[in-house]
Amino acid sequence: PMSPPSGQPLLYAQPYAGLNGMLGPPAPALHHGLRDPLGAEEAGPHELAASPPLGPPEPPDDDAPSSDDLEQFAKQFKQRRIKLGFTQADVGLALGTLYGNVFSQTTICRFEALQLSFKNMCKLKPLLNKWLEETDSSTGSPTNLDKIAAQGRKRKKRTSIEVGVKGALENHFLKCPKPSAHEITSLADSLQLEKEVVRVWFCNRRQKEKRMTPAGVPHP
Amino acid sequence: PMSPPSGQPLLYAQPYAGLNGMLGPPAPALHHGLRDPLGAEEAGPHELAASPPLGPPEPPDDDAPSSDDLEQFAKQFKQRRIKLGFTQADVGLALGTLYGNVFSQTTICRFEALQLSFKNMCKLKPLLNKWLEETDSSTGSPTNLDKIAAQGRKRKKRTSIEVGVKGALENHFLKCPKPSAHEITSLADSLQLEKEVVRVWFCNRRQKEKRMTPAGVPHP
DNA sequence: CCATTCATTCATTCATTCTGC
DNA sequence: CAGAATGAATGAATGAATGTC
Repeated sequence: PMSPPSGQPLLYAQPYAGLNGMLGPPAPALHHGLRDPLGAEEAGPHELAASPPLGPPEPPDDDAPSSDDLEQFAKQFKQRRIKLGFTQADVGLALGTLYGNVFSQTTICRFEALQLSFKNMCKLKPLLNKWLEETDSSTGSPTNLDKIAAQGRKRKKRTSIEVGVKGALENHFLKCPKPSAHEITSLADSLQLEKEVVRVWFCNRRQKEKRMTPAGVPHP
Repeated sequence: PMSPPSGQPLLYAQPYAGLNGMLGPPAPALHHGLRDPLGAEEAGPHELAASPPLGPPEPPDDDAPSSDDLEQFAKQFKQRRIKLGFTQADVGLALGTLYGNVFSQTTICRFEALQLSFKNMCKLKPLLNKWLEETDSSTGSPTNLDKIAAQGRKRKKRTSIEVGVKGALENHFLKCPKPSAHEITSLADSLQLEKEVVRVWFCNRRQKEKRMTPAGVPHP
């Protein structure tokens, strides 16, 4: 049922295949796909804390999956995906043609590893579930994607942080996960890094802490 | 070339945002003539809070757009913006060079999400519409903008309110959205917050209630 | 190919600047 | 100050580029 692939084919550049080539005028960057639909029913109160384990007897709503539900689903999803012979990247693309929301390999990977916020997991689950059903019911429909290259905006050169420096940052984080601008500046200074890089590092580090599978903690 | 007419004396501080160099002009060299069908209008009529005073069945959406008009426009605007390869921030800036009114990423975001007052939406719509037309008709010729120097006024350090405290505030709001100065004081006292912070919080909370897409209400 | 890290864009929250009681 | 229009700062969602088997 439901087949609205008519949506605009969100396109992305995929540097993978042929390396050279790729000439042509720089096209618009086109970043985020439109995340709009937002099925959102959000009946529940507020997001439950970022504590996956120790979930007290939460009302086992259907709409709002529990951490366990999610974990289970993720695991199952991965198994079936592999069995069906799809890569994470495939799935991400397929979601695009199916529902108009493309996702990167990264995101699918994170989903399977529970490395997303609880809320984020809940949002993605239905989509992936749908794909799963649709895919293994219909006998191998070759989703064809017109991949159009698009890439334009300049992106800051990815800076690589030394292990030692990384350790230092990590240390600071443990003491103070939310340094002030001033602290950042001085830290950046002492570590020989751009202030911006340090700022972003802390942002990312904080996010990491909020995922369903937090910091260094292995799978429970 | 184009200098900001800058109607308002308004010169406040724009403390170096840190964005790396001017973002490259998106060079919309893309072809695209056909409007993407995607007709399928899924779901339906949202019940927006306020309906504009409306009489005629189908008003020419120029002077007095209806809530539906706005909603539709916002949606379409977002799609086309993305297709053209612009970010919300780009658009905000472009409005400045084009018509002398710069807007922040925040505002564009709010517009697309209908998170502005009805009146405010009506005001911005024509501007955005104009930008849209101008932009995808004129091939290329990316707007070049002049960096406006900023000067720094002291801005209060953004205080971060704990989730628990936030909940408390929210509770009070439900009981009494418009507390007296005295109530504010005592509340602030009991929550260990500056009185000013509490006052502002209530102001913002009230505004939130007045947007086209009100409070915590999800969208069907 | 899958996993992680640095980086960007979008969304929301606390603040500010008027206007005019 | 209340209200409205707006924004800087911050949080959340996502990805390109890398690292690793």
